[in-house]
Formats: sequence, structure tokens, C-alpha cells
Amino acid sequence: MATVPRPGAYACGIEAAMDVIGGKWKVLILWALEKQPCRFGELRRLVPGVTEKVLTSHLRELEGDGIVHREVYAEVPPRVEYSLTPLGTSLNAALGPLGDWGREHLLGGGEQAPVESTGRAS
Amino acid sequence: MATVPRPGAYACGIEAAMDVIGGKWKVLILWALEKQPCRFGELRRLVPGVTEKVLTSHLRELEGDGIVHREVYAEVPPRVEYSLTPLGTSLNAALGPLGDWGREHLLGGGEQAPVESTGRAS
DNA sequence: CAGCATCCGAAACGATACTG
DNA sequence: CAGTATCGTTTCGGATGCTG
Repeated sequence: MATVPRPGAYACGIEAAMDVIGGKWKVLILWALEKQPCRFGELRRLVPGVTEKVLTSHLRELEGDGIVHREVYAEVPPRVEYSLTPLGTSLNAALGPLGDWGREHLLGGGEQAPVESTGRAS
Repeated sequence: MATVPRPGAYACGIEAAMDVIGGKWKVLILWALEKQPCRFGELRRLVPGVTEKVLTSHLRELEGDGIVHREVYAEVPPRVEYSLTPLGTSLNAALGPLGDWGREHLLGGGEQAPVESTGRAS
């Protein structure tokens, strides 16, 4: 989606950010990875409904944007681990208020105890 | 985009919010409206590149989601004014951190004086 | 002025089969 | 296990032309 596709002109930061997280499953992926690094197969399970093809392309884009890190272990059962980069962590943090807003105004009001605002629960 | 299209299940608030702002020009529209209420023609000028059809459909969706208010004046040259609802204003506020993140990490680093973080400038 | 209707093309997403 | 390749479907957005 992103990966420097645009000629280079965004009207504002939100537009640019939207381009990075614009995929259908991107935020879910970020979310799964925030909890803990995951292997490809784990992600498939953590993000129900996504197909391999789409998961792969989204991961590649996020990797290209410096949001996720891809670590390949040259073992006999191939193993690849995906994790958030510091940039990805900061993006997730920036997504926090938006998630709060959505949960508050779109889903059931705040059932959860509004502890800090750090709450980005399932 | 949204307007209660989904059967009713979102994994998290961000997903729901993404659905509301998921259109290509939505955030730009929100942005133009935050500065001041606008007529249809003004919006077309403020959001360069958008076509009437898409602008109309995006506005209808935002209206359906309670983000913008549509005021029709039954005059002889038809006049319609769009403005942000309180919900729309709060959404824009929730978008702030994401805009800051995008401007900081995707566009040129922070050229602007990082005054408050309220800065959602053009 | 503020739109709606219609047709079209591009892109994103999805399903399935196959490979290092 | 972790993808790649190919094909089909859907959805979104763009271009025009017409109307109250």
C-alpha cells in the first residue's frame, strides 16, 4: 500500500499514515505483533479470515515501511519471526487514541474500566 | 464505507474507526470541515482531485456515521452546508496523534516547533 | 448549485494449487 | 513451514452527462 508509492506529496501526516495502515488487515497484524513476536503461521491464526497471499503482501508492505521486522532462521523446518520495530511500536501508540474513540463511540460505550487509556484490548 | 455495513463484529475499536475513515478522501474532508463549515462547492475546491460522485458518497457515509451534519437551505440557488458534529470533532481529535506520527516519521521530521502536539497543520 | 445515474477501469481482496 | 503463482471476484474510485 505504502512503501513509498506516492510521488511524494501528502496533504498531511494522517494521509501518509493512512497509506501505511490502509490494508484491510494491517491494524490487526500490528495488534497481534504488539502482544508478542509471531511466526507466519501464528499470525494466520491470530488474524482469522486473512489468506496467506494477503497476509504475505501486507507483511511485506509493513516491512518495507519499517513497521515490522522479519527475522529468518535458516533451519530445516523453515522459521520466520515477525516483530514490531520501534517505529511500529510508536505507530501502535499513535493508534491508541483512535482505538479508544472507536471503542467508545462505535462499539458499546466504555464497558471496560477506563483505567489509563492504555487499554487496547481485544 | 461504514454506516453499519458489517454484521456487527469488530475485533477492536481501531477496526471500526478505520471503517469510518477508510475512504480515500475522508480524512481530508474531516480536515477541511474542522476549519469551518463548508458548502458542497467549497469542499470540492478544498479537496483537490476528488470528483463530485465520490465526494457525495463520502459525505453521505460520514453523515450516516454521525460524523458530519448536513444542513439544507431550501433556497432558489440550492445551498447545502456541511459541518462537523461533536462526534466528528472528537474523531478529528483522536486522529491527532496519528497525524503527528505520520508527519514526524513519514514526512520530513519535525520541522515545525513541536509546540503542543495540537498541531494538525496543512 | 448540488446533486444523481451510468459505465468503466484499476486495485484490493479471496480461493486454490504448487514449491523450496 | 513459509511462502509463490495464478485466477476469479468484489469494491472503490474516476469520467461524463443529465436533472431539480
